[in-house]
Amino acid sequence: MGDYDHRSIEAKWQRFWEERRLFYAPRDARRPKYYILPFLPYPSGDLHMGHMRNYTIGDAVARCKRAQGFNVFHPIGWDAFGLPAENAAMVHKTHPRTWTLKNIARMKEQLRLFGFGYDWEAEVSTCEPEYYRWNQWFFLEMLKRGLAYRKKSRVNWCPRCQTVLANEQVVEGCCWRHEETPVEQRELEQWFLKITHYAEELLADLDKLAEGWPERIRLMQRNWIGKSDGARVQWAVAGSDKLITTFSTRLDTAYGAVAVLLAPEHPLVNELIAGLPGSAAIARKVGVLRQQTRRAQVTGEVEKEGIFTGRFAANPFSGDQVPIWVSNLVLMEYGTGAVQAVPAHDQRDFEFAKKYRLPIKVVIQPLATKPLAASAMQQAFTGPGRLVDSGPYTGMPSEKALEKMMDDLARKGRAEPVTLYRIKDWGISRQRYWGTPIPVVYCNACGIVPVPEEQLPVVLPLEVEFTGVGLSPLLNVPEFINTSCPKCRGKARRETDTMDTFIDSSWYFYRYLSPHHDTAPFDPDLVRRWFPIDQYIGGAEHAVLHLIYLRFWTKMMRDLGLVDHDLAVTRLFNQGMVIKDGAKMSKSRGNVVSTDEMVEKYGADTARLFTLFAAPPEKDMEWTQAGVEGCQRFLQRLWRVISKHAPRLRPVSPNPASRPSPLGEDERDLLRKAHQTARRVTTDFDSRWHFNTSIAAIMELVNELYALEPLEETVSPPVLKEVFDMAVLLTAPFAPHLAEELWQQLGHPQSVLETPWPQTDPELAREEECEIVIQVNGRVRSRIRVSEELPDSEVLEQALADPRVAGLINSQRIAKTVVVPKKLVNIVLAS
RNA sequence: GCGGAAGUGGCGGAAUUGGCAGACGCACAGGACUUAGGAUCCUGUGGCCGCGAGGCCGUGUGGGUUCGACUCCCACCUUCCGCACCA
Repeated sequence: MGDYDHRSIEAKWQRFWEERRLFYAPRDARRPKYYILPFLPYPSGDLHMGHMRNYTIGDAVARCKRAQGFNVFHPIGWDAFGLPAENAAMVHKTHPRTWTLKNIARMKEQLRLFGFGYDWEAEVSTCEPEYYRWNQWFFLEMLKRGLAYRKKSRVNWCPRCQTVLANEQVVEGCCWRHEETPVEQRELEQWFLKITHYAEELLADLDKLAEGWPERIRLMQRNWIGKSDGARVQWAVAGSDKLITTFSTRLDTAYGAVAVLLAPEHPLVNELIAGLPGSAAIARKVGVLRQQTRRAQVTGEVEKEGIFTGRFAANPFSGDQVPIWVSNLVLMEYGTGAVQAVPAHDQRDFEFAKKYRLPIKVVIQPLATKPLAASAMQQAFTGPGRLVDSGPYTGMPSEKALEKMMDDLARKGRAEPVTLYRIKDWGISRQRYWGTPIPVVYCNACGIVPVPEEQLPVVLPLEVEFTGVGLSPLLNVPEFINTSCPKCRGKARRETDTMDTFIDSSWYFYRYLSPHHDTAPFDPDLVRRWFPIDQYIGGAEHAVLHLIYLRFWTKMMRDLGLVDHDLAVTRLFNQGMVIKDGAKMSKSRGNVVSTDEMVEKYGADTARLFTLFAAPPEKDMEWTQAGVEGCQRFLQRLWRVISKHAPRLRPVSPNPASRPSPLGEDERDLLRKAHQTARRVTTDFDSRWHFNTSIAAIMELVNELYALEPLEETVSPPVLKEVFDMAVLLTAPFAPHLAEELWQQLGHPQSVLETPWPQTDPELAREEECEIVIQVNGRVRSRIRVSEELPDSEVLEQALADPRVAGLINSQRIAKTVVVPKKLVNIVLAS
């Protein structure tokens, strides 16, 4: 037996798997399918530990499912468009395409060296015209149905990316790629996808995902969609025919309104203050408020302030005239940009009222606690209660009043019920080069004209210059820009914005099934056969980005008649982060461990094993060198014990029929341990994915093998072979190369990949004896070993007869006894 | 502020349903083998007291339920994550 040499073993089996095409999933097989998928990686050029962890989890599950008889489809591809390629092009004087393809080649090699079992025949690169032409096709379909539209609006602009960002790509007022760079607001003409059309459905479906999606993600999405039921209410401006429309979810507090507040950007502001005494000063103040960035307002960098316009509006219920203020408390982007201010029952209004000495009018009294007095209030009361001082509604419970007041005002045509969502339509225009061209042209005569479907793809020109300054390089490509109008043949200009790359990743998993299909985005028969995806695996950072977009895309495709399902992903798994020295591994922190070095020095099997052993996969894991070495030690131990005995076991059949009868003691113990291990590992795969405990179980089995050495003396070859086979097959999802090598040493002609998952024999796994803990007054005082079958009464008898226990009981009266079968006896003494 | 997750030896973690707390690994200590050991194998290893048998304490803190609580209930503390003027 030679030493365990991970280099030669891993290379050997990687070649073997490739040559035999062992990871190809026959698309039309009759076996039950299992579609397992990692998030689409961005080809940054280096496989990092986060990727590695993601893929190790998926590959272990894929290999186990495969052994359990499933037709496993486990593809991967490349999120190949995106800004980093463009930045790299400027820095390294290369082309984004060259840079991207080189990175893909390198990362593919890295994946290969880890031995991940992907079906490479499904590979997709989103930067290929063959792929992105379908982005364009989808866009045109959406355009036809009004799901894509163009409008001028205030959008998020990242000065470093030099492009627009979707709301989902803004994190705490900053760019998701540049967390220190505040996002600016710009007024631009942009293309939008109408994700809000599906807001209600996307929200409702979260309940259907309760089984398979993490609670955390569903909650984040629920907040993001942000449904809110309320009413639009009209307030008549005194001395004018203007109406102000407010939005409120608490119409029941309307009698407590002491002001109407307008957002500084509200379109009526200028009109209202025009011509009033002091209007110049008011306008100046409004101007200051308008200058404040959204970020400054949200983070509290600027104070909440406001200014009285000098005008009044009539409360639609009471007719009371209340002052109209302009305040940065109110956001133009949400609701109607105008609100009723009810200091007694809204905390923000309360603080505003205190600051400007507005009255506080209590109109809801709590049911349980003592009545509120406006003068004594320290904060707003926002709970439900009974109405007071509210005209005809006085005395009603607030929930009921809300409905009644809504109805009454609606009947008068002064209010309408409305449901608002926080989610906004998805802005997809990017002023960048390396992305999918948006397939429209601008014609002076015809306006916006979609590129006809048969002219797709609109190919991204490769001959461009990267100056690094200004806007998209596409603006300097006249051959691309100048075109003729598909309608009137006249001169026209192409759209130079490209699509957000989150579009690429919204549907790639459909394309995997037929990556070269050229009459539709995918082959519908294959999609019917393989969808939904059984298991999706990736990090939580995409909770309200990719994971909400993909749900939208499936709905849209359903409405296009392309698929007949609502949900593309039934189960989602979020793996934890990889931590080193107490912080997330990242280049900027300088605590990155290179995956290449890991493979080179310790081997892919060791790296994979450690990744799964260090922590359960959903939790963050700490990467430690010592831990990696421990895992390598374990693989060496496994290697040594099996290699040592393998030569004489090669011809031996592990058939249960050839076991000696009766079994010797060591044989029984070993078989029991092996079958218990198989049961534990199988349970971990089938239920909770806690592979750290699976691996611990296999380690225990190996420890047992060492403890019984020399094995040849007390364990007959058929039994030893059976136990070794089991140990190897159970290890295979975690350390597949080593498993193949040992499997071959044990004389098996076929690959582990062609071998079914080991079956647990419950009879062999059964313990014959168990240890019973004997407690006296809840404290462990002794232990006895008894047969599993011994009835409770006899267990109790033996416990009472135990000398130590008997001594403790002495002559005291026994108040109570508890017997837990196979576990414990508790004797409670009367005190 | 709101919502979520978590808190167990020197460290990573285990305890599937209220029933032996600390599996497995790391680190450390002792031993065997050895010219040597940073290889391998074996043994030990939560804290305190005790020569020992053994005893006491111990799962963030304080209460509670129970024969019995890491596990269930109440209150609180800490950490991480997400959301945060959403009217």
